[in-house]
Amino acid sequence: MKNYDHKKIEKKWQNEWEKKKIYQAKDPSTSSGRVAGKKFYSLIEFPYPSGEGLHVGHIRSNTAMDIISRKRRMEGYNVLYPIGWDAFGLPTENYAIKTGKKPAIVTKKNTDTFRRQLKALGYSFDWSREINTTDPKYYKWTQWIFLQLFKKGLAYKAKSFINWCPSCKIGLANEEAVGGVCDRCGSKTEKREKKQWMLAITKYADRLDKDLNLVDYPERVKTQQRNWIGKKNGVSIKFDDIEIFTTRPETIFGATFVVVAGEKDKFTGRYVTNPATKEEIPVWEAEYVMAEVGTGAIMGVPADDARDREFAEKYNLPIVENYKKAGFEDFGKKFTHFKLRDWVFSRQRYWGEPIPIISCEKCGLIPVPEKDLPVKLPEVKSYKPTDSGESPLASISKWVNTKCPKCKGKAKRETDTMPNWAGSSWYYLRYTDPKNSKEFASMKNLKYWLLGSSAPKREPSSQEGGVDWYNGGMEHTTLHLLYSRFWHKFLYDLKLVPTAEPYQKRTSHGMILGEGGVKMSKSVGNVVNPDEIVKTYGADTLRIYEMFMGPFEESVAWNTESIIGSRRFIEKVWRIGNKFLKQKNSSGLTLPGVPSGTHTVQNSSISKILNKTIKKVSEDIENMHFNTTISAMMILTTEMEKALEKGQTLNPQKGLALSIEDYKKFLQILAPFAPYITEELWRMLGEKNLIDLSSWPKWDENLVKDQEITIAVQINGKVRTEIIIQMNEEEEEVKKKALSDQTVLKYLIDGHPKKIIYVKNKVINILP
RNA sequence: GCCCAGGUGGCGGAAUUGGUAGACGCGAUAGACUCAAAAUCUAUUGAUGGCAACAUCAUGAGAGUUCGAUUCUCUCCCUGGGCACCA
Repeated sequence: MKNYDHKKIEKKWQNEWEKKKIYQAKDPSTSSGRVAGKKFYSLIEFPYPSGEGLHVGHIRSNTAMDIISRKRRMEGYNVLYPIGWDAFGLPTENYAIKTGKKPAIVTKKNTDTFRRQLKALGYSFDWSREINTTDPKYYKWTQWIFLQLFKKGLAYKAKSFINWCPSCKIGLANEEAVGGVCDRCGSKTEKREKKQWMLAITKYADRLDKDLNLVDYPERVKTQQRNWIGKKNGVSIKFDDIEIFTTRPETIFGATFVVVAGEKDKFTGRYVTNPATKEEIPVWEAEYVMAEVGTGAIMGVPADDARDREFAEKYNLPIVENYKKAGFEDFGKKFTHFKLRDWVFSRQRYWGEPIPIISCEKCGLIPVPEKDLPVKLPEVKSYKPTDSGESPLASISKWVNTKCPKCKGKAKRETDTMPNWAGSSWYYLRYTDPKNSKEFASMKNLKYWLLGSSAPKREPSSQEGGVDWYNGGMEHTTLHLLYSRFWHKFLYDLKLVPTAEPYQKRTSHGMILGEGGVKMSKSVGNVVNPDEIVKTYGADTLRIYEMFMGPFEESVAWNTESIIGSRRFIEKVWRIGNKFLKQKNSSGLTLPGVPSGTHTVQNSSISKILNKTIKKVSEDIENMHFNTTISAMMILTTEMEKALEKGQTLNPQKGLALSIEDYKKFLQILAPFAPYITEELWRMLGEKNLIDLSSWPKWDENLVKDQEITIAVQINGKVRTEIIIQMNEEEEEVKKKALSDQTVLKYLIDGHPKKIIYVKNKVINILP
């Protein structure tokens, strides 16, 4: 038996798919604004094209969504499964600093590698819509959206303390400097005062919190976003000129002191009046009260709050028990505190979108006119940022010095660039209309892809919709996912997008760890190169392996030794297909020549297992239970091969154990997982069209149900034997069967059990 | 400290409206084929005892509810992730 030659076959079908363009999504036509059939927009987080090439973690997410996309196509959907590059960012720039190579050239090289690797894996991306955030035609619109934010006052420059990383020489967003540590390099960050561009995401805090009710996200994602936004309902109360914030205003009669934010614990020497008790109480400063939370001041209720009590005991402040309870708003007014801060949006770096603002001494900050967009990144000699905290762009005086668009006087360009989160905040919109030069995407296409197949009828005010299914990493929950929701809502308010939320359904894959369960990293040297796996085992094997290795949403350790199991499965599928061919040749039968749908075929044991498997695969894919799906298909192949061994294949008179029709149905449900081998076998068995263009098989409910079933017989709750019964057999009959069983008789003392519990079609428990 | 997700063989993991724990895969052991190896196939593979039939124990620990608990309740331990003098 010739082994499966994955190299030859994979190349062949890659070419064929590319030639036939079968994965290109159809936009609504100009005339009707409609495309026949239902649409489906599936999305993965577009990769950052790093110099290391594709990571096995990318493959996990991409393969999962590829399986779903391929299944949807076979179910008759017009599927959009796009790909692009989130190519601005620090690693490329650092590489440029080290080697002097232009970031654009490095990016080109890296995207070429990624593209080759992704194509090798057989993903059904619509490559005609490929986008790149560093392409001026793309970032023109990133800048354009920024200008809209600026015009609405949501982008502003403010002097503020920022998280400064002394190693990267860059200001970081709060989200990137959690715990005072730089997200990128792990260095301790410093607080530096600097004028920064900020985006007023806090203006959307309440809606970002509330609208989580509109979307289908995993609970852990929603919880994490809610915690990050940190909405807290309370009351602000004036103690003379000091306004305090509390979530427990009913305890105000117990307040015996006030604490305002400070560096060290100390009495300020002043007293204020408690509006409830009318008593004079002391004002303290303390570290444990933070300026940025609430109003930066609290009332101390030592009788009710453990931390206040500790403070009171330490400084001998009075503690009253048994005080009167107040109503919620008796002494103050409702005040909602959000933990979320505005988004620090500028970076002192080269490799990012220039911020399209011109600073004029007379006119102030003036937006670059839209007709002058994009503001292109100029060529620069050195990519190194300076210690003074200025972007390398600041050194190009020819570029920096310009005319004020308003007064035509001397003016300077903004030299800070945008963070890498900018381009990714709206990229899913661009995919719907990637070549549009007049707008970031046409409303017609946005409506079609975001609202659904009946969309053209609906008004843009409709709130429902978004990308149908978006899979990505948990690490983006409080970054990209939150940022893009904010941008989307802003565009929604401008009536530029048709939905209130960007993504209808979000799922998250678990991380792939290195062997032994440690994180994969270059320094540990445990990074797996997908190219080598594809070369040795083939793309189908790698896809199957990554889907089989564990539950999709949980992290799992890589194990090269285990890949062979997935390869063996592929080989088995290949062997079975080749046995059909052999029999075809020796028997002279033409394929497909076996009468399908005959009684014998329908009732064979393989048909039963097949129909059960179709059902399981169809349902489990929707829940992303890929591991159990593959397990079921493995069992089916083992059974099919056994049936073939018995030599009953192609003789209809003898009652078919495995018909070629059944085998083809199996190929169809395997196709989304292993597109190459199934395409090849499909063609070999006489099909003229591509397997991807065939219809997803349906299961026969009658064949899924068993007539005879085996149930466990327990004595005192312990399984002692099992009996075969008819499905839904009468309880009395089952009891009779169980009580006449040899093993059961052994346990019965006098033949009269105390009690019998029968759970229909499942178990019978006898208490002797 | 708080919130979320977990803890099952040598390993990755199946199984939950409470109903045969360990599916499927890896690894391991033995055998078939082969000059040999690889590949493939077959059998065995949670632990203990037994030639065997079989029995006992076993899903982080301990208790509870139940005819019956990996699944439900309580207490505790551990791992991963998130938040944190948060008023």
